[in-house]
Amino acid sequence: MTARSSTDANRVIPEATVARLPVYLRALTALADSGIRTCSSEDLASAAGVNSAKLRKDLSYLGSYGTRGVGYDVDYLRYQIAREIGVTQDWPVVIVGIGNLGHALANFSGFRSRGFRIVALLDADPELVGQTVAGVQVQPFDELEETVRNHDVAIGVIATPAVAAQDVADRMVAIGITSILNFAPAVLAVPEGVDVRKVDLSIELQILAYHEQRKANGAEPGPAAAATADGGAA
Amino acid sequence: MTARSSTDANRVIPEATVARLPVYLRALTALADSGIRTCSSEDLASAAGVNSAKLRKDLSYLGSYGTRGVGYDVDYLRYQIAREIGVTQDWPVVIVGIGNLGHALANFSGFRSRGFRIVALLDADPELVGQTVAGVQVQPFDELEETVRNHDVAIGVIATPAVAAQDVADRMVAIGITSILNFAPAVLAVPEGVDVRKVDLSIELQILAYHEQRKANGAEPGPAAAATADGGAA
DNA sequence: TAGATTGTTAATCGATTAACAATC
DNA sequence: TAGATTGTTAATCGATTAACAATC
Repeated sequence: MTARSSTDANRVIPEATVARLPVYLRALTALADSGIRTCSSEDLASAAGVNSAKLRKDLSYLGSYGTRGVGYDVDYLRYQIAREIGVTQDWPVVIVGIGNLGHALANFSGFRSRGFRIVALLDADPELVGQTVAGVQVQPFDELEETVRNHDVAIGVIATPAVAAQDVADRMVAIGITSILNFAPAVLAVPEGVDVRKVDLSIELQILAYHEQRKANGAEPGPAAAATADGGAA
Repeated sequence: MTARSSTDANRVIPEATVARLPVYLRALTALADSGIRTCSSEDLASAAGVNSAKLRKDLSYLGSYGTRGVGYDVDYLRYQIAREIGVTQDWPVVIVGIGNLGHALANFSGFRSRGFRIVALLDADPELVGQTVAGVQVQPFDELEETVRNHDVAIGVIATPAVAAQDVADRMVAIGITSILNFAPAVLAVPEGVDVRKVDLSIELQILAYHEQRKANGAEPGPAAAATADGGAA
């Protein structure tokens, strides 16, 4: 790799900003659906639950898509953000582990409209294989490699019990998947270059319990002021 | 309350640390389950997927529970962290919205062992009311207030469609719930003092898509440029 | 004691925010 | 033009990390 000026393609967007872009995208979609054509940073920020300075700062990493004195064109900004995130077309996704949670994920209706397409459901349990879930037949886990190759899958979702999660991740990584969304309550070890995001019910509840306990203890006088890490609600 | 020295009860623990305590707790439980009685910060950090400096810094906010030259007693540290989080006894929880996701949450087995107890499942759909899910009868949503009062519920889980989420949150807040875990893809407005945490499938996937797209574009040299669906929007 | 490992310090890095010049 | 609102600056705040003195 040689010298790279910060051309459009190589702008570095801070991770905290990346995590908020999907929120802005959703807020813009909601605005568009209610017939709004133009919005100010204040409007959009309040729909997204952040303050407007942060929103403008975030958008400034993408480029200059607003008009001073006027605001943003909702559809135009929505397209720019979708393009930046990479959801102007669908990403093929596989889900491994079709228990209660896998079922719920497979039935999640927002996949398609938000840039994703479930191409396969897999499970190691022969009882589940062959059943149809959300219109898709559950395949044996052993067909993972073939399926990933056939559909050019880059994103895998793990919804297995904790004990199976690392094995599933290893198989995913071996076949070339480089992004994993992990719902199993386990820490995954993956090589450099593989992104793992984790969704964990117990952890979220325990974080709430911590703050709840502090409120109960009267540690925080008055309003327990502690909007959550994630941004909470302004 | 007037002057407060930073006594044990009032130590301020950074939000980033609070979010990791449950991870440490789980790692310690795993170590204990495999018969390990003592561990170093290095051991625990690697089990939790963080570096040891961060772990020690985090633990230092709780107190001084290790022994220099030796490490940490697994059971003792586990108890101290559980106490700090507030999960040495169970918190009563209600789940509103018993669709696919609510079902999966109700059946989640880790609740009890991790400090939580589902006391009620509620749904506005008369078709669902009366059905038994995970051994609990689904109640009409209108019984929310009565149920929360009877069981002293402080934590509510929202698993409804997005359109209903704000109404549910308002009702929860009105009856005194001050911690909400929101699975609906909607930004909730709540008063100061109410903590909201958000779990959002599409957002997590979109964050992965962003990084995946950058890999596909060759923005990140090194591994992982291989198997991705050619992002197209290059 | 000598070796090991914690708890803490201080430097660095990244994220947030208010304020305002640029400009429609 | 006058009013409005963006995009950017700079100050502040919080989180991470390496290094090491304290101490078992």
